[in-house]
Amino acid sequence: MAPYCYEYPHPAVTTDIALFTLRDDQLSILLIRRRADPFQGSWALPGGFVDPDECLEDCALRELAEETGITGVYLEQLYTFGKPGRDPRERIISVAYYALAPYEALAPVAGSDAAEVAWFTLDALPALAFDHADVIQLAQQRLRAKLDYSTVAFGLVESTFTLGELQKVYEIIRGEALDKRNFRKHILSLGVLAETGEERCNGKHRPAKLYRLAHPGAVQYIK
Amino acid sequence: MAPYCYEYPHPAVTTDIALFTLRDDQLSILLIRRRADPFQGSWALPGGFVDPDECLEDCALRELAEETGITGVYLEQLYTFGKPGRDPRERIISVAYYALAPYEALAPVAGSDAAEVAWFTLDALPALAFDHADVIQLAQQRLRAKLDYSTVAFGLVESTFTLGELQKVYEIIRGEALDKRNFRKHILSLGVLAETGEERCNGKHRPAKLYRLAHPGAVQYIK
DNA sequence: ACAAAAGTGTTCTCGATACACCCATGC
DNA sequence: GCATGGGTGTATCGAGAACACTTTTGT
Repeated sequence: MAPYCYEYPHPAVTTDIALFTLRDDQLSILLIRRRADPFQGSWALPGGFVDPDECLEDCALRELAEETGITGVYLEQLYTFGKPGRDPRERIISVAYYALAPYEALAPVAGSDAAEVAWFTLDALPALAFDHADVIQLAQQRLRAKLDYSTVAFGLVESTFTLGELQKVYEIIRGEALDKRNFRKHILSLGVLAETGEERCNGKHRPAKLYRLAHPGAVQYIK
Repeated sequence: MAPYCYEYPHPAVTTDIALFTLRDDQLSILLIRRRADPFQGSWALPGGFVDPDECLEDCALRELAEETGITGVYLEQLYTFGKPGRDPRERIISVAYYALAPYEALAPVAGSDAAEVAWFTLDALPALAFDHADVIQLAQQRLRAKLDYSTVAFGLVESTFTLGELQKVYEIIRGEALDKRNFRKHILSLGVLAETGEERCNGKHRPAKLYRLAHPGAVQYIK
């Protein structure tokens, strides 16, 4: 019944994922309601135990898929939380990741360990299991900081997007309105965007040019 | 003989520490020569297994002290490495830290698992055990990046220092000479320094004013 | 006296900011 | 025709970069 034995005590290792998206002009995070103890019935970040032959990032992606059905997000390691006592069962060290995806691409469904899955805005979080409130706070700080010197923001828009949509991302994460002309001048001067040649009409107004990343793939450092 | 048993496989968790200092106008890192297998006789970062009731940061400080005799460094979590197979014995997940200290404060002595302790400059590293070369490279990148937007650099000078010494730190990590007047203007404009009122004479030339951090303690974000 | 680092201001350039109007579409 | 977001240029300000000489000490 307990066949995995070691000469020295081993902690358990999990990954937890803070998946952010923009929904209704608000930065939101995906939480699951725990089906099992500890913290049964509490809201928590998706996550779970690392398999023996799986790297940490794969574990994060797998747990996110298993518990919420979501795949194809941008994922980045955030911090490792390992204070003794953060889990009442045993010593658990959690490698936290944060993830980004455009809301339209997501259709979360509760799976396996999750009794329920839901989006929460960051100013209206429920009581959270474990130290997940700390994880979310750190993730939000990191996201805000990286806006200024990387292309993380593009993780929150679809693969083609208008400058208006992109500006919205910056405004919401920074929590302040930006000047449209200055924003466009700045973002275009980075040289990471390319026009697709297409347009998109988002409402009863003039259609907007669509852009894409000139070199899609990894998040780049800018400036 | 193997009394620690679990229902599911548990990886081992270690911390590894990349301790940087400035020595001879070169950025150097402290390595130990491994006394035991695996990689017996190879150079490696100091580090070791997390104790059951110890937080990760305490583990890093303890391992550094046990293996090198060094205490009192600035320490910051870097990244967690967890690819299966990175240790030939068993699955080991390593939480890597980087540390900074002024060279004068350090007198490393080989202890416990270390057959030898030595400083290496970053452009003349020996073959390294495990994936420690990756850890060092990442640590160096992080250090360079944080120079620009934080007060990490102060971790490499003593608690009182001259502007010339501080400039040296920036120059060596950035790998380029800086203009003295611009550097002083910039660093003083940050408002994080205070004059001690004392002077220090480092050679056959005019003595330099000594400064200290106005609010010592945590590394601050600047700019 | 001379070698060596400390200390000190001004000019220029470029990126960041502030700011207002016409355009294309849906209703 | 009117409401809505898309799209555009110019003037100002401030931070960063370039640049050279005097001061103080040890030998």
